[in-house]
Amino acid sequence: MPKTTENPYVVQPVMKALKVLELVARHGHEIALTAVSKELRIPKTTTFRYLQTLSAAGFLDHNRTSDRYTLGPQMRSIARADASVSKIRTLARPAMTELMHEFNETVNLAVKGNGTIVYIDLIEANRSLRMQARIGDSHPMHSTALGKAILAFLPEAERQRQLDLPLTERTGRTLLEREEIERQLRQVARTGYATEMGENEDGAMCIGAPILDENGYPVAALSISAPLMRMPHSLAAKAGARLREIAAGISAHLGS
Amino acid sequence: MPKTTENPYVVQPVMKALKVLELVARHGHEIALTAVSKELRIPKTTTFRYLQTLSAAGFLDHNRTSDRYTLGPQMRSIARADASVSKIRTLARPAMTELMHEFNETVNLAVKGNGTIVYIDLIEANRSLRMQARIGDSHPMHSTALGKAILAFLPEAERQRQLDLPLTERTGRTLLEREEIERQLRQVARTGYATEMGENEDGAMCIGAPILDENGYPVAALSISAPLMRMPHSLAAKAGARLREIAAGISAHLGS
DNA sequence: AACGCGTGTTTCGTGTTGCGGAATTTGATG
DNA sequence: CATCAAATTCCGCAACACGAAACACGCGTT
Repeated sequence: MPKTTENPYVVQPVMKALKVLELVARHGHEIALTAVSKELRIPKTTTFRYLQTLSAAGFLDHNRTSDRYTLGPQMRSIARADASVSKIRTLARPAMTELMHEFNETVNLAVKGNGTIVYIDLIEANRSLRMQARIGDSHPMHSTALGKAILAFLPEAERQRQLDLPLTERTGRTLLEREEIERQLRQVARTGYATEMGENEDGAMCIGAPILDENGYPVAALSISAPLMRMPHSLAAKAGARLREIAAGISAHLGS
Repeated sequence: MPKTTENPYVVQPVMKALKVLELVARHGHEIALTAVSKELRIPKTTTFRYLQTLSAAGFLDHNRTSDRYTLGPQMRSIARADASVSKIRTLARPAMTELMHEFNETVNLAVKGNGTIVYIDLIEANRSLRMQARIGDSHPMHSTALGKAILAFLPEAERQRQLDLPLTERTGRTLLEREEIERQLRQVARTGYATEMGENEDGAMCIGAPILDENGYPVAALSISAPLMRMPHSLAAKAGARLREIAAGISAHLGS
């Protein structure tokens, strides 16, 4: 068998299944088992199993009436999510650098995950004591300025669903009462930015504003975070206004 | 093991590798081996192998300096191709039906593959004797009106590369001489549509016009095909003009 | 209806090869 | 240089993926 040039760690079933996935995807139209099998020179039985597996995982779609396979929803959903994230990231980058220089504090970018926010970019101020978050981290929505900014602009039904979930207590200051949270969210909706004071991490605060897609849906949020002692109220208000402005600019560019 | 409810045909290595792919893709940012392993409760060694395999296949990208994994080019390329194809298909559908009724002949839609054209949609006239093509079929560029329409609008360098490849002879009439082909392509570029007479299949002819993306690149082509005897010159000229017009309309919509 | 062809599906015995614990290397960090 | 966590490599075992062949099914054909 021609296994000469290869990385010894590739597991063949996976590799071959990926070839099947690629073939089906690139075919641009429904394709049948036998065609795949012939094209890739993989025995029918094996091809059958791969197609079943890929379909079960949602990467392919099995049309039962024509017994043919197409690209599945999983693939499209991943691609869409990725495109959206990378678009937001590239769009936000320059503004984030600018913000960081303006306030000399760490600037964070996060997208809405499922019940959480996920950091997708962050620019640290060199004078930061230690970083609060790392790219890729998930934090709860209700305990972060990023999350509160998103929550405040979510459609009513979805916001209620979020708040129905158990709320984890990150610090002694984390808001846990429904009443209080909703009161704050109404204020966030009015002012256009959210504030969080030691609710997510002791000694740290954060100010965030939402980034909205073309339909006004909050897909992401931008924030500035700093040690509590370094951010007096007056400065916080100024930062909030600036964040709101810049986030709005990014939102506007998202529809292009 | 919870293998109760499941399809007996799913092959686990593939399934688990797909879970890894999904996790990495949805993470929205570089992620390390250990994190994936912990999250999915798959032993490090195994996870490592999957990540290697997925990277080797181009579905993931392995950043060697940070030893982290991201979504790879393969994934993006497939998604892009799929989005483009389905956009063209939905955009073209209504016009194709209209054309079919207008001329009462089969209407074809194909995208540019690698050295070939691939049929992605087709609407048959009920009086058609037999169909020439099936969705998903690949045909050579130089022997079809669809291919010639695309070739004529390709950037010079890419067209030359195409024509340097060996040209297969589909019928006795298939054009094989470089000179003659290039002469025809110049004419296609002038008139805006291509004609083919029994060069791809005996007794059948075809008229095609290119669909251009926002950069003027020919990503697809639209055609009408008919038995040679049923399409006199005068009608062919009329069909060509109509195709050019309709294809131009679709091209215009592609940039939206 | 009976046939044959080309599909997709199922079965089953074999031995390949994927698995994962543990050992080793690498590379950041102080 | 020491330390630690993370990524690689090693290796023996048996799980389980493989694929030939048998089966089932839906067609078009005579």
